[in-house]
Amino acid sequence: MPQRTKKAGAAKIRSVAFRRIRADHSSELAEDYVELIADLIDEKGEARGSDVAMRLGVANATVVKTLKRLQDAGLVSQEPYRSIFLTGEGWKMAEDGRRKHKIVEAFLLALGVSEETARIDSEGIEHHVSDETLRAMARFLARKVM
Amino acid sequence: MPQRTKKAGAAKIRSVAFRRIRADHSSELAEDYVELIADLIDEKGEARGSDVAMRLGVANATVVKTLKRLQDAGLVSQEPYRSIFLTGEGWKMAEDGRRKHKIVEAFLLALGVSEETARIDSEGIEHHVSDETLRAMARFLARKVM
DNA sequence: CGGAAAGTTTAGCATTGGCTAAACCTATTG
DNA sequence: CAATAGGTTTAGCCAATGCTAAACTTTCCG
Ligand SMILES: [Mn+2]
Ligand SMILES: [Mn+2]
Ligand SMILES: [Mn+2]
Ligand SMILES: [Mn+2]
Repeated sequence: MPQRTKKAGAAKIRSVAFRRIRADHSSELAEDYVELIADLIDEKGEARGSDVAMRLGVANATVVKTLKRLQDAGLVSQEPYRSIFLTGEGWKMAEDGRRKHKIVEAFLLALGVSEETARIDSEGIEHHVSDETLRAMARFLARKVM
Repeated sequence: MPQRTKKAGAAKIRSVAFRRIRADHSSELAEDYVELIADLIDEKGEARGSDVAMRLGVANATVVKTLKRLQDAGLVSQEPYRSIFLTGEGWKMAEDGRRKHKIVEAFLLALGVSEETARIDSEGIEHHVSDETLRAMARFLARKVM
């Protein structure tokens, strides 16, 4: 049954994109948390759970629960009632995220959208941009400058 | 305490982006389902749950459960053991999704990424692109053609 | 320094979106 | 036309991410 095999093969190839998206989603929240924590530490000297909750627009309790998962994942460390720290791995993820985020946001601005839209859209798009697309965006920015 | 009020206000403004992302995520799955169902109907004349499962790369049981939610949301209709139909609202969402998806994919190609990357990245990016950004992408494409 | 106010965590609940295994229909075929 | 093979649904589990209300610490002030 070559017909059937060919069809199943094509469907499997298509499913690659959706599998990637599901993987992206499972790392997305962690990326936003560590980036936000890094920003708070740089801006204010420390990151408190309630600041994170405020900026994300979620309840305090949600942040507490998520931080526990991130702690298990080795990205952050925290004592109860104390502020949040990033591990080495956490800092690395935050830096990578910031770099990517900046490129995507600058790219959208260069494309001609408003600052507000660039800020909002880049917050979601950043997590679904492959290295190849990121390079293409950086190339576009470089060309634009000339 | 004007200081404190100002800070809270700034944080709330920032939270807009994250709220938008959470909203995008909750509609994302529905958009992909109806678009996929529309494609299957156009390609093969009917959409079966198992085809949807195959293309998404998830188990059959997951599709059954999700279709129930989409039915409650008024997007699809289905009898047990029969193929899937889109409601009027479902077709509208599918058409809107296809239009948006095509623009994003064509845009990535025009930016210079490979076909495979354009296909994969656009599947995720499409759900986080505002109307304003979509218009900017369309403008870029139009300019590129000249 | 002892309480009260403010800030933080815990408890408990709901929804979404995955999975496997078992039960259930449909359709083919002998 | 009856048995069975194959496709579909149900049952029941799990993890992630959100919420509110209650309990618990810390901080600050009189
Ligand atoms: Mn980011
Ligand atoms: Mn983000
Ligand atoms: Mn799409
Ligand atoms: Mn998609």
